[in-house]
Amino acid sequence: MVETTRRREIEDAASSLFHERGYSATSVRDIARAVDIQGASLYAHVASKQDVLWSIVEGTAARFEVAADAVEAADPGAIVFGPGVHLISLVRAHVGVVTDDIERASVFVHEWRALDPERRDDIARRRDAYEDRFRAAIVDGIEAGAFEPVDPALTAAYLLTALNGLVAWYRPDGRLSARTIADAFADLSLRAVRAPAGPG
Amino acid sequence: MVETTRRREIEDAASSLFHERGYSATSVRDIARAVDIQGASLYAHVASKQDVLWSIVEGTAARFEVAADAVEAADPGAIVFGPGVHLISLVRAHVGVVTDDIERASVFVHEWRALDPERRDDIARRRDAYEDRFRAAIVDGIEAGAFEPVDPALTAAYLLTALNGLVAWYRPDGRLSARTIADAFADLSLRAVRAPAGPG
DNA sequence: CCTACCGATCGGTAGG
DNA sequence: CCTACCGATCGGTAGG
Repeated sequence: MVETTRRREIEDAASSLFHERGYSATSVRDIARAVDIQGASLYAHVASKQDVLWSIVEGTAARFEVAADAVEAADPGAIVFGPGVHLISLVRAHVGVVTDDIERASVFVHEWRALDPERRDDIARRRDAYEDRFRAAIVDGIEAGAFEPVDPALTAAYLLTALNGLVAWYRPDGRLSARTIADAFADLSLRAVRAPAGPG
Repeated sequence: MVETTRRREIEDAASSLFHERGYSATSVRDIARAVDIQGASLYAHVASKQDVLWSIVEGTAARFEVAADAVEAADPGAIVFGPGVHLISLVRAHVGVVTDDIERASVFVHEWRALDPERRDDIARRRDAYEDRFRAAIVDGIEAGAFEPVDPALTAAYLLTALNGLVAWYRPDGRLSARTIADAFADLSLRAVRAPAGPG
């Protein structure tokens, strides 16, 4: 299906432009130019500029959810190795989704506010549900005595924005590999909440 | 000077709108409407829309710098109480500037990319110099054996974006006071880098 | 601070 | 996927 390829190209170009200048500052003609067609011709492939943004944001939201689902499916780890492992797995999964496609991740993080009200609400709810997985991991850790008695909501927000900050500086060909960053972010995040080892 | 008051009103209104919808999605007419004048009348007070953005971003950059300067002026603390105290002071100063005026802080964090090239470069340099204070505090801590041997650049980026994430959810009348948040962020940030206490 | 107005550009449609 | 075109809105200026 040729349509699918073209559509993909358009979303790639749009992701790149939205990442660089933002949704509002990117015109339909800018996107068209990037895929070498006339501005009006874009509408043979997409319903609207909003439609393109939605595809990018929704697809990325789904990727975050799938990655976190996979962590939860490997849940036994949390029981055998403790809540710290669960939080670390969530952190690694999140970093993986971001480094896997920073442009789309960046658009997801920064441009979801440009969505029209209903879609925006949909994403807001899903972000909250996603953040809730982090809150739950933190609560589990506290109850197990493995974590400091931090405020779960504040701490989840702190950690998630630290992870999301990656979209501002990660480059696939940069000094630090995705793996190195995932390791470092996991260490920083776990230490931020972990209680000192008790006696014995 | 009446001009100064009106100018202030315009910048307040613009900060609020840029914070909510972003610079590109805010029109000159939107700003004018918020201060109850005609769109074109705005130009009796400001040179351009860019000019308003620049005032907000530059003023906020200066507030961050002044706050960090004050921390450095109280430098003896770092010598007497150790590098951990210095990092904590930087974190507290940063959180203070953000909570003091989230709208402007939010515009600083998110909209500096909308600046024209020269001004954008100016802010990029100043952000880097500011981040360098965090990197230096981390390096000092590592050298003193008080911190884990983390990557200073990656860690400074991690911590600063965690702090900046505050602009997305802080509300002056919210559940958590600025003081509570500063305490919690200082604890999380210090634990993220601190080495476990050695024997003795 | 207003009215009147400018050229440029916006997202999108019609009709092929 | 193109040409031709739409009404709306953009940032900004002129002249008072």
